[in-house]
Amino acid sequence: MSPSPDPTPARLRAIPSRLLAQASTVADRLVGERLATEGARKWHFAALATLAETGPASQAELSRRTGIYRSDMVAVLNDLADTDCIRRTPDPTDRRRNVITLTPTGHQRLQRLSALIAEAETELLAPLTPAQQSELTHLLTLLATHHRPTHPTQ
Amino acid sequence: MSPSPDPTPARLRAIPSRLLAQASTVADRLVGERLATEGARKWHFAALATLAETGPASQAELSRRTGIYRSDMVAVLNDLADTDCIRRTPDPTDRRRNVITLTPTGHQRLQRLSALIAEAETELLAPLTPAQQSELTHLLTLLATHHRPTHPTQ
DNA sequence: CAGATATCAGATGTACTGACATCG
DNA sequence: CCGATGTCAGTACATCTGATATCT
Repeated sequence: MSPSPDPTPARLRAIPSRLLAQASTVADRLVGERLATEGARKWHFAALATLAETGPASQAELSRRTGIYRSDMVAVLNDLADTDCIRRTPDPTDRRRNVITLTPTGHQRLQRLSALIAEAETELLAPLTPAQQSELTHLLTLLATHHRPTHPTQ
Repeated sequence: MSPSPDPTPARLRAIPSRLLAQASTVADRLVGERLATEGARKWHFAALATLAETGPASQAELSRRTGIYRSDMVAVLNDLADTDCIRRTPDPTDRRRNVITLTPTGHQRLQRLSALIAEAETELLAPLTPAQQSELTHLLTLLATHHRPTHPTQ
């Protein structure tokens, strides 16, 4: 059985924006399927990882650091609070803010989600040699740093 | 004025699936904004380009070649037919099928959209050297060919 | 007063599913 | 009967846009 040929015309196949969309879709699926086994989404992981790395922060801070919109961050933090992964406490120095802190439960959950993400990334990059994997990461980083996310006022 | 630092934590920033999503979003924006000046979307371009390269085809064929779902292809072809870019004629050898053919108008439109896409790709890849650009395309192609799009029955 | 914060309500768009009549 | 085709209706999800009350 010959592995059915790619029906996509050559000129379409070579377009970088299409390749990026395709790779991104695959990556999202691999990550999403694994996180779903724990009832989590990538934003939950992003918020937990950010809290673990840069410490307690306000919701607006978390929003900037993760890239998720302020308005959507609310629901993510609601989920994480419901499962006792984070705590929302009012900031005594600025009564507009909540200070979000990672609980021990949240830290454990982060460990599990990290493992799932790592699995997904491994499967995603499996077709590449280790050298190619870091080269790809490098090139994508160059693109990401030069094209700044059009972060409006939100 | 120092160009405000990236607020994203390092560990998050290095995750390939996140980098892919970010790059893909940027690329989609660059392409989408330009196509919008002609009232077009990327699927219109994909359908036109496929017709130009592989000749007349049924809607299901186009669907497979472009990656767009059968159900969504209908609207795309409606748009293209309304602007006289394609023609739908019944296939005499198989009365289920429509044969989609590119009109001269459609060919001209493809030329314009191609130029817009090329502009967008140039801007997208501007941060990379020519060698890096082809390397990136190569690596993404490897990912795309090994992770086959989970094309269910549709 | 301008600006930031947390929150909520909803618009938009895209990927995707399911069903249906028609036909091979 | 099974499977493909063109079409339509509708779901699920993510991105994104206000607007509002509260606070600096």
